[in-house]
Amino acid sequence: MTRGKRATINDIARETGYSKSTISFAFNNPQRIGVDTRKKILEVADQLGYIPDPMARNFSLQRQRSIGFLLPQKTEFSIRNPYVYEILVGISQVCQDASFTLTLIPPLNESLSAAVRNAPVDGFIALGMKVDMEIVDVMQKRQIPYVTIDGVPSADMPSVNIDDETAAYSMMKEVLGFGHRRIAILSLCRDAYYSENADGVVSRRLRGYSRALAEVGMSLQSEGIMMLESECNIDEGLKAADRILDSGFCPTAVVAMADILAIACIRRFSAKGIRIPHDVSVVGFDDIGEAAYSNPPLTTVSQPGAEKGRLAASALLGMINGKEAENSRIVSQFEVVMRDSLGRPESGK
Amino acid sequence: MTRGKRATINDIARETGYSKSTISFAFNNPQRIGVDTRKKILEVADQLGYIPDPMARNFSLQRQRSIGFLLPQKTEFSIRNPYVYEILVGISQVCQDASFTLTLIPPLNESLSAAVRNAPVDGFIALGMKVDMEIVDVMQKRQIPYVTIDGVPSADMPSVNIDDETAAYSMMKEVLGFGHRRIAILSLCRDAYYSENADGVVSRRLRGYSRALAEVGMSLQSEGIMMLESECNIDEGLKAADRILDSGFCPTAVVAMADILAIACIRRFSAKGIRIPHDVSVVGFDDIGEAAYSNPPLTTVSQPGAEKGRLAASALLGMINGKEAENSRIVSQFEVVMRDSLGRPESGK
DNA sequence: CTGAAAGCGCTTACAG
DNA sequence: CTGAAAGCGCTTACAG
Repeated sequence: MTRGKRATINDIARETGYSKSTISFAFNNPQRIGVDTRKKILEVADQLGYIPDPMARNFSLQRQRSIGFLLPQKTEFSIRNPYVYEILVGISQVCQDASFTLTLIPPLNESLSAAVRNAPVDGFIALGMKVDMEIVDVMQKRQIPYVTIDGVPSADMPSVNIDDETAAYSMMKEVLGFGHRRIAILSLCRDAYYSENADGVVSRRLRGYSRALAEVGMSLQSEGIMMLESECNIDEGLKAADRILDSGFCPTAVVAMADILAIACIRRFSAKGIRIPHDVSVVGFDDIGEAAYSNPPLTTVSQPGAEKGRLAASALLGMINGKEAENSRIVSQFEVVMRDSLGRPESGK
Repeated sequence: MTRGKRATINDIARETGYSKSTISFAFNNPQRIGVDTRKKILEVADQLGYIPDPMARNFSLQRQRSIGFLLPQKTEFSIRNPYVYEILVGISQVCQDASFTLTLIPPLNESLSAAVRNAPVDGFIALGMKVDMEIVDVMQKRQIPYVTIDGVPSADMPSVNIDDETAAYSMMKEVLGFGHRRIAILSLCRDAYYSENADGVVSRRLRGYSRALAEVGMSLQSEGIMMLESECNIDEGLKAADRILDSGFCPTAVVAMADILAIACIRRFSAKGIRIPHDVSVVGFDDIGEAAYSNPPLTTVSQPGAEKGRLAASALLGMINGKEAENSRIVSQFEVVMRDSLGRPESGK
């Protein structure tokens, strides 16, 4: 319609005869000016279709009221992962309560660091280990607060984590307790979670597995163990399942680091007539919504994605509001959830 | 670390002896200045930890490189709906390719229109009918482009839709074709999709159902029809299923306007020992990912959420880049997908 | 209660 | 190749 220029505060000032200050107060500080003044200003503003420009306002106020969620992969892959999605839900809840907006930031032309340079937000939440030195450097230069989920905590970088090592240890212990000794470990692609410091989620979980294996005289290098990695999405999970099948390794149990990978295995195995857990057990990690409804229901480690999102977002908002980074290690609780996809290996097999 | 003030372009200018213009060019227009000049500038910038402030830059450039996705409900409910989620994926793909960021905008303190006033974005994509006159008014005042998905298209407001009426007609026709004559129609809550103009998605689908019923001499008011509404999430779906069960109406088929509602019915019914489709058939709408994996697999109408998101985002980006709103009616194709949750009613029943 | 002025940190014609 | 200056549209001490 009104294809002219937008009305600005100057137009309203000129039109009403009041100063810009007064116009501004009419919108942001009504009690500072006369009732009639305000009324007249709002009238004219309405006539001219004036709305204070949010960009100008934010710039002047030196804030955006938006927090950026750095996605580890292209958006589609990231949010198709139900665990990431849970985190997103948690973050969004906190944002909403704080009247903050949530900006999804995928790697821009493959570079997350370019995205971090340019994103107009007040703070970042990063997922996983993609937070390499370059990105941290950019965030520091911008002097913008940030929090990591599933990252490696450090003084500058608060992180929300579960105790991954113990969680992995507990899960593996269950698996071994059921008598399994030929186990395929389906790990996460280093791509998404790799850390130079070598202490990312993957490493920590591997340590946990290792510890449990040691208790029965095995190690990650034992012949009874097959190790493989996969990107964290259904399609790659199906391929990984094929890789297991084709390897001839014939594990009695598959221990996956993500439910979607575990579920992909279950689907693929079932399609081939392999019965779960009769022929092979499968356990996951995360306890995504589908885990309880897969067939059979998935035994897994439950970690509270939404809660982790909420914790990270709250910590970040605190920092944005000037509170010093509280403790840099924020810990959520995990829980091993026994369902039906883990059973005893067939003795006769 | 460097807890001082951030370095600004002025600091670099002072430090290097060059003007702000030159500093700016060093970052945005390298070829306009001397190689050595640039080198020196970048050096100093690096020393001082200077990064051009994105907010200031965007403000000056009068753009944000972000598009806003207006969520119909609180973020958590919205994105927990797999259909919305598909749309989100589609939008995000286009954003990513265009190096745009995606801002999730839930109703701010219950008011979407306040959110629309304040969101620092270059354009909006709105989902469903929440786009009432007030919101449209705000967007027009801001002179910011917008596109609707599942909305009511108009000259000012391009909309991406499937032909909901025909889709609903086709689905109902199948149901009737199987011989069903006692049917519960599980409709969407007007809350999320209601339009003053009374021509939102719900109305259009009801017209379609109505047309199919007329062909067998029935109408939405027939005794064979039970109508009920539900908010579009799993929990409400379970409650709706209970309402059907408790009503004593005993339909032979449930026709739901969303897969999550249909799936909730299936779950609840199954839990009560009701066999599907043997005792009651259930059909959905949307064809979300889980539809194919529910037990039994869900007969539904497939509509391409991701594609709709992509179409909307592309149209919006076009408008942001100054192209006139192309045609305001963008149509996606639907498809009735026959799986196993629809069968013949038990004749003896 | 109201206004003049400085400031937020960039970009970009325009002139040299 | 470089700089002075205007501009993007607000907010907010400060003074009256």
